[in-house]
Amino acid sequence: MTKSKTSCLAFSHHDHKRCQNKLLSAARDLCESRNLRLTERRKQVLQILLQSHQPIGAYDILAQLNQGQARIAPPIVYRALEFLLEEGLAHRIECKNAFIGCVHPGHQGATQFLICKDCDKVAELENPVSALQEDARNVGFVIDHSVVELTGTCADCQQNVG
Amino acid sequence: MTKSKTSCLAFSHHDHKRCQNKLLSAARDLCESRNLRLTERRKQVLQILLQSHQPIGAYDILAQLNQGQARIAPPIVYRALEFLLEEGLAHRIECKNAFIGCVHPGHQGATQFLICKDCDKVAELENPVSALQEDARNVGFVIDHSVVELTGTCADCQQNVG
DNA sequence: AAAAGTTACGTTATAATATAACACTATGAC
DNA sequence: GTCATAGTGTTATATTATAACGTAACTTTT
Repeated sequence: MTKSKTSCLAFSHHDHKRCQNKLLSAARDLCESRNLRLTERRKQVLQILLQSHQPIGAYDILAQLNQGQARIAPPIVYRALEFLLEEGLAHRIECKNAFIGCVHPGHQGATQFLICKDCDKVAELENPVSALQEDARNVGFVIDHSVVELTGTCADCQQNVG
Repeated sequence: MTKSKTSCLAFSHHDHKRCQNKLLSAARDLCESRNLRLTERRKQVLQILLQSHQPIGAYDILAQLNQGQARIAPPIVYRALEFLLEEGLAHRIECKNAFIGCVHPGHQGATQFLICKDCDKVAELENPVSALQEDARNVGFVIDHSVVELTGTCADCQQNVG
């Protein structure tokens, strides 16, 4: 039984530098094992996504890449994102048109996002769909891809407001 | 216990003209009871949304409104949509940046969408969140708004492909 | 290692979606 | 009728995303 609590990384206080490094090296491993190239660009974009547990828009990623003298255009970012999404190294948060690094790359299966509207952090819970799938099956519907995004207030932010 | 099957209107063969009329008059009643104005514009947009059980983009709505001699601009559509969304007369399908008429206006509570990628129809199931809510509660998260969009193939389209 | 094939990157232009800001009009309250 | 408010209309622009085409870098074959 996958226990949710252990997966709820974003809302847990943790050594984030270490978290980033772990996820980056997991991405490297995953690409190597699949014979895919984690190119410099892709790595750059992934690193930007992994800077925090808050989702970031494609144009904000672009702005970060262009902080130096570089003048890079949107398609480059979208293509790197496409790769990362396909390989399950990043997720798209539909209700924000934004992107976030995956915190358990390699685990297949559907993901449920908890989006705090106060701190903007997004937690990723695995395998939520069972009940939903059942409802769908009842009407003969076969699920291909699921978007589950729950917006609200995380435990920390509830305390901070009172 | 709300039974899903009865709510799964979009994938059921039905007299759609009657369906439209029923939903439009339900909207009228709801607005009257809440002391809100279902103005001509709002009604026009709602009628366009109710033409089918397929989601439609804001600019497609705009195009329909502009089919005659009218030259109307985006904000008009977005404002009507804002009203309809707020009152629960329409829903936004996040993964498509599109909108759909609500098939059970007045029922509060979260909604789960089944989106057929073949026929593009969207069915609306009520009250799906219980299991998800539990996972969220386990980590102290309080849900405010939920987006549950399951993309796949409806029963009809499975048959039609083989 | 040159040729050929493929994958990734770069650039320009533009499409598609959404909103800010401000003016005008209709409606309801008094 | 005047006033306040809610709704509509218009212009301009912001934000998000992709099409199309060319170049560079890796890989495979020879």
